Amino acid sequence: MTDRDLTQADTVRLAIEREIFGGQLAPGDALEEGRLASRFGVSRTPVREAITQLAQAGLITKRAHKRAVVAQLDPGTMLELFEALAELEGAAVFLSTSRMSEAEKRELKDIHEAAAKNLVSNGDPNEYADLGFAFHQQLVRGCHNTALIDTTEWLALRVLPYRRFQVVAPGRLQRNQTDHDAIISAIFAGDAETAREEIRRHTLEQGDALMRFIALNKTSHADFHPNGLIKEQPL
Amino acid sequence: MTDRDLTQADTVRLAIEREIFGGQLAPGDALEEGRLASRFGVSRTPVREAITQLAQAGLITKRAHKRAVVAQLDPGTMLELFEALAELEGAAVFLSTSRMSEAEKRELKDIHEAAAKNLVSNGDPNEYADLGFAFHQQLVRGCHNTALIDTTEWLALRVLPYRRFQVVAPGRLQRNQTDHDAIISAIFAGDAETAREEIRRHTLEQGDALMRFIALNKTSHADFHPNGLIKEQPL
DNA sequence: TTGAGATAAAATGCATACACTAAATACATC
DNA sequence: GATGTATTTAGTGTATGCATTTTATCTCAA
Repeated sequence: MTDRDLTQADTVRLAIEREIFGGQLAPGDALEEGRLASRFGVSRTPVREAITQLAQAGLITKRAHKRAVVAQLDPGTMLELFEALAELEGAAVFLSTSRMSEAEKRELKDIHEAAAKNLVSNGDPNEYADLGFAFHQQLVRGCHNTALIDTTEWLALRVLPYRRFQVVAPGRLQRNQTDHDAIISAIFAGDAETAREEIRRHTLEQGDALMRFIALNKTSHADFHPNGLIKEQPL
Repeated sequence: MTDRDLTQADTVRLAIEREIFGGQLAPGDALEEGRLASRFGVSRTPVREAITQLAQAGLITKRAHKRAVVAQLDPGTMLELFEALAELEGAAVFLSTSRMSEAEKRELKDIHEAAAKNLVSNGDPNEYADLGFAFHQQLVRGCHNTALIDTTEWLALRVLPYRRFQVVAPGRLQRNQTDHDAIISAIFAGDAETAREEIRRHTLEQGDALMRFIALNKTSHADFHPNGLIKEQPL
């Protein structure tokens, strides 16, 4: 099989996912089965299957006889998500502290230092954002518990469509870097409890900033969509 | 609408879920679309949709062109699941300690005392199991964070099909009750950190016991299925 | 008997057709 | 002109049919 047994439903699902994460599909946008079907050159059946999967994953919402829409998070829900994410990352990091291999720790440090270099040289903000994402990922995956990793990353995915609306609050990036610094220190010192607390607070603050920004910057949903709004994505 | 807008796919999904949790469908059992369709008196389409949803929820596994089977957890995965669950419950309880209302705390205590009464009077083990489940649920829901609650209960669901294989190890129930005691004490004392540690250890031990039992008692999967094996379900 | 290969049976993935629901539009009434 | 009610239109939910893949059965040689 050349296409690695990817079913058409899978293909469609992946495509929609990409569009959601890429911003072509913004929270609140409607997904109409017929249009998607013709756009992807398949029938409605695999499209429906893809939608079902995405709905189950929480990326879109669907109610009987009503069309699916890209999941839209009100500030309260978003706050809850970030709080839960903070707890999960905290739990993962707690375990990671004692479980990461030396190689993994070194990799983590490398990512962190690359981010620092980017920061002082005023480099590409997108690259910094990617490094931030990699940092969190490396941190979580260090716990070596697939169930916990998957659960955490699954939650992180749900807020991903909103990361593109992140603000460039003054000093935010510097603060971000300082937080990461503290986390790394705790991990290298083997202080699991401190590491947990640091990342917990760190992720909570991120959510707070993002939520506040969104709550402020959208009077109507129209103002919320445009891709032009993208500034950067510090994580 | 008399049926509350339950689509047929929903009905089928709920039915299959019930059968999985009830034990009529054991881990490893195959789900054949055609049979299910005729059993429920619908076409294969809604059955497929139900299967897709259940697969996404992790309750069944599905690969392209191969039939769906009720999710089967090897000991390693099960251990990971319980470890993750322990962390999540820990995180939830950490928050619950400061967030539960007086009414919620009282309700928690009531459940706990009902369980104690059942225990000393050698009551119905199934009732004790239900009370144990309710205890954990009350504990987790006390954190008032929907995202965290849903995530935790979603993980708990994945091991639920295995709870029926729980052993009656000597002293296990008594130990269970003692653990719950410690958790309640910590919560009423407002000691979030201790509460977290107590439930973490408690859930980990549960998983350990269950995993060890399963690893020991199945030489082949055939020995693993039969419903006659059910002893009780202390949680 | 056992195993490999070929053949037949069954089951899945997808497309199409149609019934029914929800919304949008047109229309009538106040 | 606004408001409430038909009528039309668009869209979802489900059944059915067919092509492709998987799985089971059969055959034959070692």
